[in-house]
Amino acid sequence: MTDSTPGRRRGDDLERAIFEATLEELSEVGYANLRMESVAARARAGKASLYKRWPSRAHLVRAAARHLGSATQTAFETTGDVRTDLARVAQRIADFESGPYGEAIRGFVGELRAVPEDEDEELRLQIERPRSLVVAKVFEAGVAAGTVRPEALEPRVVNLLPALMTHYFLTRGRPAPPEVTDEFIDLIVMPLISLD
Amino acid sequence: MTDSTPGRRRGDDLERAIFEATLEELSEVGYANLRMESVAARARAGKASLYKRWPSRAHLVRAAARHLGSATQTAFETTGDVRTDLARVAQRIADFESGPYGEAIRGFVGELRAVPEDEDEELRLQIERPRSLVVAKVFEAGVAAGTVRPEALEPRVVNLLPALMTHYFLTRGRPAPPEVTDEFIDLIVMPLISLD
DNA sequence: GCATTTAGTGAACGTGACGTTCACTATTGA
DNA sequence: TCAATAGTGAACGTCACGTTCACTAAATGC
Repeated sequence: MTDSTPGRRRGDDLERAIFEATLEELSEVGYANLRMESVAARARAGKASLYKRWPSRAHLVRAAARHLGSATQTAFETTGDVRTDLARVAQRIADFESGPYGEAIRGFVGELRAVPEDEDEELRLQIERPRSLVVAKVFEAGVAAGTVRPEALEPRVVNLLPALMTHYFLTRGRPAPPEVTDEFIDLIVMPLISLD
Repeated sequence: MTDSTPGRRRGDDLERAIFEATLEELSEVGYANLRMESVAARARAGKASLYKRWPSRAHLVRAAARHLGSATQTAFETTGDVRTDLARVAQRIADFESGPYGEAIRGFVGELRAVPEDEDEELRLQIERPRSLVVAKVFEAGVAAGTVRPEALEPRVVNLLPALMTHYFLTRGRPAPPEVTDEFIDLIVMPLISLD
């Protein structure tokens, strides 16, 4: 019955509360200024409960990002027009990046070292895979309709638009605005994948 | 007379020593673990001398990166073959990224917020411009030789290979290896820019 | 329904880096 | 030669880290 003032949460309940607090803090202060103490306070939890679960801020944020990722799987239906679909995909990526997920990615990138941990790779894939699947779906529809070259299904090509969006976000501090997105699509992706 | 044990350096001499210490620290421990105290100690300088010049680690690292950037302007001569030249450009970018410059970029990205400071934009341009110039040179030669479409000179297209290299570096923790670079070139850039 | 085990709380602690300050000293150049 | 300038090094208060511990609430077993 989802009590609004639970006496003392444990296990998954508590974990969820900590994740939510983490994501809110990420949105508000960003990764660089995220404090374990603030997260604990916000979740009305003890710091010890955080450190019992995750050894560091980086681990906590990765876990929170994974939590958010798995909780946010929305379906994507193609319209039949590749150009239109790509713009929608790009918009979806931009929306993600402007929330806590974007800050989580930024933090994750900032702490990556030459030898990434397995957990890093796992989170990277978790971010990349859904995006690739959606773009692949769009390209496949285009190939079937005879407007897209089959070579567009190469993973590097499928990842091209997401990579450009992410690169812009990381190096500019905010998601690519629509004008920029349009250039990615019209000057790069469409010319590359279109038949003729 | 460049004494090897200078009694007490001041001004630009000291500043250079601090930059070098900063870049060495960046290479060794990365941005996330860079300590102002370590930089000061390495440069045999007082912490106060650092804080007198730059208000924070982020500013110091940006300044050090700018220093390195302006000190590293090597000429690039085209070979006449676009594919070959692009591979050389990519290799050059990878080399840069595996040194202190790469760590500086990573730190810079990690601390970017929604409203970047002017200094951020300045450094971004400093990194981007030389790369773009080199790629543009290659493309211009190709256009002149009739092997490259004139549309390749669009800034977004010129920046494509550098962006893909940087994106890989940021999200994987190390510069793109040659196999990956080859895919960027052969699956994306060359098909996009080639005249038939 | 009571006792036991498990898990979370909250305060306290030592540590390390932050960014600042200050008395002192070396360098500069008037 | 001396005053002005600039750097040093130690000390300081502060903050967040990550850990510990006595205490208490919830879950589990009998």
